[in-house]
Amino acid sequence: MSLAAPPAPETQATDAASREQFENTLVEVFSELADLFGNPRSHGEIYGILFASPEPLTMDDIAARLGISKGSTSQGLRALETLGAIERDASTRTATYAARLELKVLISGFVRQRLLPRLDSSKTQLATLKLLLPGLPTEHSADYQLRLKRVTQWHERALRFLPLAQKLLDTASKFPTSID
Amino acid sequence: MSLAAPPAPETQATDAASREQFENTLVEVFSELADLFGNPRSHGEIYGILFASPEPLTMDDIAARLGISKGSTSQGLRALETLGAIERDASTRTATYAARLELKVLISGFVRQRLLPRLDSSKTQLATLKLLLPGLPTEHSADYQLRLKRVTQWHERALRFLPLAQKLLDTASKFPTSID
DNA sequence: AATAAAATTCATTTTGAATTGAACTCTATG
DNA sequence: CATAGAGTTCAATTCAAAATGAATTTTATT
Repeated sequence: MSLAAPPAPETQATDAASREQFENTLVEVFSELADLFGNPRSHGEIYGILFASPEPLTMDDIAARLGISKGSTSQGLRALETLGAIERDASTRTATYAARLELKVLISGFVRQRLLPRLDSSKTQLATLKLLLPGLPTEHSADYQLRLKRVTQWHERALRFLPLAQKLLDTASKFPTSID
Repeated sequence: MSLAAPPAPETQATDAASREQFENTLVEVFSELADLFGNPRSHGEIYGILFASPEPLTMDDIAARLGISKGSTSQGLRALETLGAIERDASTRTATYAARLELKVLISGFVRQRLLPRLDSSKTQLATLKLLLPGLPTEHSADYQLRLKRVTQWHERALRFLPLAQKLLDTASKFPTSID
């Protein structure tokens, strides 16, 4: 509508729009990934915006860009840092954060922080079940044994599977590319 | 307090208490497992009570035992059936349900119903990202390329990993036991 | 076909997890 | 050591997902 020339060169406008869509899409992708494994979407969003950004970002950058509160951002960043998914650079007055791009760290973080503790508490629960076996109704005794055996097998298989899975999902190092 | 003899023999009381604790523990185990992967706890509970039960149960049995509504039970049973985790026997007037004890079915259900659809939609999103690359700020163009490449690698690796994981977690058939 | 029990549906309610934001603590620098 | 900005905390709030339960549909039996 205005007759005045646009304040910025054409290419800059295109760049900004593209960058925003690039960011939006990655925010969405990681938000959904977080949700898929029962993590808060905001954590995925924070990781996504960092993954999309060539430059490290400050906490305020992230909060502003995602439209979430400082409190949430602080908590999300800490969770992601504990997980090993991001890196904090505290050398400057205001800390900056960058995503670690390796799939490996997300997986091993999830395994260490969520899977292993659960598998540990299951171990105790399964021990309880074993003690109960003799007291269970005798007419189904063989069946109860079978059920306990099956759930115990699951448990063992999961424990054996984890290290292998982590290795399988981290084959990048074995097939380096020109960019790596 | 009462002088009257207990209405049931000692062994029966023990049996009932043990059975209840056996059920409670399995309900808890599967409730936590469901929660771990972002499923409603009640679905885990329903699977748990069925897993613990030598006899198939009716919808009302399950609702009463877990203290949840008929509506929730109906929906939970349908979700579990769709997942392939339980089997409905509709040959009688009142349908009964039994847990499938094989880990395999839970995993392949999860993969089919949750993972694959997400991976599919990511595919589209990644295609979008690729189109955006040329429009992104040129000073970081190499870095954007790297980031897109990394997330694409994750995607590919996840797709390649899934069939293998399902096989690895289903080694039961290869090591049959006397009970199998 | 009538009826009664079983099962499902879905608008409403509940619940619990995530988020907010104001108060607080920490830390670096003059 | 004072202070100003950065970062954290946590009680209160919000919100989305799950659960409820009454109304409805489906199914089996006479």
